[in-house]
Amino acid sequence: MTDARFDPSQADGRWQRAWDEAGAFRADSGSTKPKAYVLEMFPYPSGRIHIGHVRNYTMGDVLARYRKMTGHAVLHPMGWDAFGMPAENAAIEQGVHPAGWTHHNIATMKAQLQRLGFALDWSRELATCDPAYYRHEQAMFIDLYHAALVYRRQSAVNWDPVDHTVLANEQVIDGRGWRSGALVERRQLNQWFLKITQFADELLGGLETLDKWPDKVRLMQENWIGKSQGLQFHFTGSNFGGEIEVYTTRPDTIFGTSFVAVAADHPIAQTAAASDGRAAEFVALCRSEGTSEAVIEAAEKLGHDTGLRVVHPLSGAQLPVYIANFVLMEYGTGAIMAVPGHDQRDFEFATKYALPIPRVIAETAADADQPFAGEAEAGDGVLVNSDWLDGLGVEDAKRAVIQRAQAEGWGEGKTVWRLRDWGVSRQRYWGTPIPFIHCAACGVVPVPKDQLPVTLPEDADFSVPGNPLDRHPTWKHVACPGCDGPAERETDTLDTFVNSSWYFLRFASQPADKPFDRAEVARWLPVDQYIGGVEHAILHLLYARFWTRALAHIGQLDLAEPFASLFTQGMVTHETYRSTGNDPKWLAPEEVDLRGGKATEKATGRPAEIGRVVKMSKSRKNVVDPDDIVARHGADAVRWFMLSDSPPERDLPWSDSGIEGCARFVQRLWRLFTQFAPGATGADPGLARKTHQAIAAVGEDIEALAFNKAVARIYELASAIEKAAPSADRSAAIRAILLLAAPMMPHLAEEGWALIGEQGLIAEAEWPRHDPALLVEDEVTIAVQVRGKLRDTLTVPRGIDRAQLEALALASEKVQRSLDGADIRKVIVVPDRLVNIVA
RNA sequence: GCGGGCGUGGCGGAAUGGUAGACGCCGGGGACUUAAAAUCCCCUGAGCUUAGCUCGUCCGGGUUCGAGUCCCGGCGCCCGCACCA
Repeated sequence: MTDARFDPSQADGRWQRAWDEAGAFRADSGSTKPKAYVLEMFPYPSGRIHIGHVRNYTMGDVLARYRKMTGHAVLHPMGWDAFGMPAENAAIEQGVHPAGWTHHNIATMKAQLQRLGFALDWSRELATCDPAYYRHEQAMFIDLYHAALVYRRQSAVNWDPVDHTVLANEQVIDGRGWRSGALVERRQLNQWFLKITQFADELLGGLETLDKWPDKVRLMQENWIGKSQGLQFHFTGSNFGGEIEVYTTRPDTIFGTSFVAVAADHPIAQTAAASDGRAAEFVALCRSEGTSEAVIEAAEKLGHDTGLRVVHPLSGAQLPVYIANFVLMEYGTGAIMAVPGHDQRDFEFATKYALPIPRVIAETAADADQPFAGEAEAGDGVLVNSDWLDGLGVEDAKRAVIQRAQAEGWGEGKTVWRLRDWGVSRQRYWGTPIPFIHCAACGVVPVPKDQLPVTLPEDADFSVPGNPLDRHPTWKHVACPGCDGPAERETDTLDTFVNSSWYFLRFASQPADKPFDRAEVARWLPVDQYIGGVEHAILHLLYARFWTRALAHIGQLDLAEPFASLFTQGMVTHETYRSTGNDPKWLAPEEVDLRGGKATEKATGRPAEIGRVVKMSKSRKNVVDPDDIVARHGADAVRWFMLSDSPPERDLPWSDSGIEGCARFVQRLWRLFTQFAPGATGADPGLARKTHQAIAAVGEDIEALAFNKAVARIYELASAIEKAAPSADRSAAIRAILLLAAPMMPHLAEEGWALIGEQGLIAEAEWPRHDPALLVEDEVTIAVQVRGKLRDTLTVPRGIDRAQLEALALASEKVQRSLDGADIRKVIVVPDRLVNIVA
């Protein structure tokens, strides 16, 4: 007799060692098999693996293992997005060095991943904070500089005037610095930029080739890039010398302009502020909103009348010039023609400051004097109150205005992108040093390639806020590579998104002298399946696409798109619990007793409130640690839970009862395996049919990443096998279910594979084949409806003809009762599906 | 504010425009057991005058023989917004 129970506490580690010793998941570059590059977004080493990581990596793992079983050479690597703010915060708060903190976390998290039995090629592991990694990033950055894809300019940052430090948007809470509490200011700094806008058209066009990306992500990227056709033109000052250049996507509404508005950072606003105290106050107010677009655009519309007046280029009207807090300096020209009747923001602003709201678009010409119903009308219509444009449609009017502006020389049609160049400067320590040197004589000079990497000094001081590189006593003082005179290193480091913009290339090969081997990139790239959270739908994915195209542009790569197929998975959520009483506090799951459908606080015995199911976060204490649950239930139960129930693109609520159910199923399968009878004889055609249907369906479901459906299929097959009497088909079914479950529950499957006497690892076994002839049922159930409502069902042979089906349906007693003698007007027959009798 | 998504039993969800609720969890009943655990079997959308009927996929309209699915208009929740990763 064999063991009655499967014991993951000894089996998991044993099989993990067996895979390791066999090198089962080493990617083989020399293989002639078709390649499959499966990649999950690499984690930031924040401390411990989060259950959300487990979900992400389990999905990728199932696909990687499935691809291996279906005869692919698989590349499934893992690494660490190891630069970032949390390490620096730990240094400030706990007095540890960011490097030590990060490496400690990596060791912890790697061990956690290994306990989950992921089929990863650890020989290709990388960490972006390793100079062996970032030296190549520095070299590529210099190459992009030489290709004029890198430049410096002034750009706004959040400035904390008390701590004298730059803050991330995340560190600005209600307009104040998170540590100092001081009101944040928007301040201009000279910063490094990557010229992503040069590729705007390509990045937009490339989306059309990404047919295996979710439509929603392509749409989000398209909107982010934001190509628009419009008119750029200038207003001439009437009480001041000069012009104000504006851009509009709605030149058709030009006669509806009732004022001109400029951003607080616009030169006009600066000039006004210099001579007018009230204007200066207003500009300061705008700047206190920080740099976050979400905050700026959601704020109440406010403005300040500069007293400046401009002339409308067509009507000749005098228009006031306002400084407005909702105009963005970064988009267009930083100044707008405001048409309150047909733009909601302008409408709110005009209402507040009692400015005219002319109508220039109406449903018909007769509606020219129709009042507005409390909001702007952005829809289609015909031009009214617009002089020579009256009667034209919107698109015709746009063309007409652009044509006239060009003819008269006061403006021109222009394509404008919402996409802005990528600011990569960070005034922080824990990042890739930007490899440039500032020399008073030679200007900005790249560090010679043979002096790379520019490494971070280890003796950094984190005891005061600000950039430790900038105030380091010696690090930044170097000789100029050009003139050998005294010079200073750039002290900004690169945005961590730069690190993650090429790691997928480095996984394909890791030469010491260059970022990647071109032949290996050609062998493995593009990534066949990329999996990660939707939160990366825009920035990371767009930056990685850009970096790839930029490298292709300078001739280092022959690849247009890095990720052929993308999947964005949902989060793992959990119920929240709060104590009751005067001072309610969040309670961790283990502090709450959930028996009897009610929550009780263990410590006090008082009832606890069960809150909403939300994303796991430390602040709400609704986190579960993967290690605890792996220790309790084994890796396979946890993996199975991650795949069950919720569709992978949606959120998955964690529950203790759910994981217990998964652990029960692990044992249920194990009991099935113990019933494998190699010598069993006799056929069971019904079970054979179900087995082959399951083989086909599970394969399709895994390929579609519909893991929850694959899981349901395996449950169904397990039930069918349990109910069946011993036979050759039953033993074949047990062998099949072992293989079907292998990508999802690999430890259990290996143990079962050995148990039924198979040789070798199931991880290296072949995926079962299905017999197409067995997929089709020979009997079908027909729904019989009367007036679209189900009245009866019929079981008939497949392929029965329409007339016969109709006769059978009409013969039904239930149908006759429902018809109650009514005249039949029409009968709809869908062969092998349904009959609908319309009376 | 702008952009994107989602909404089906007590819960997670399934369903090429064609039998709504597969599969799992919770709950209820039973078997086995001295007992418990484990396991197995059955029931489980709501209501009603319960052989059956009516209602039911966020709300309101529409298209269709037929709508969870398609169209229009709402409501609610979630994600992103360029220095969180």
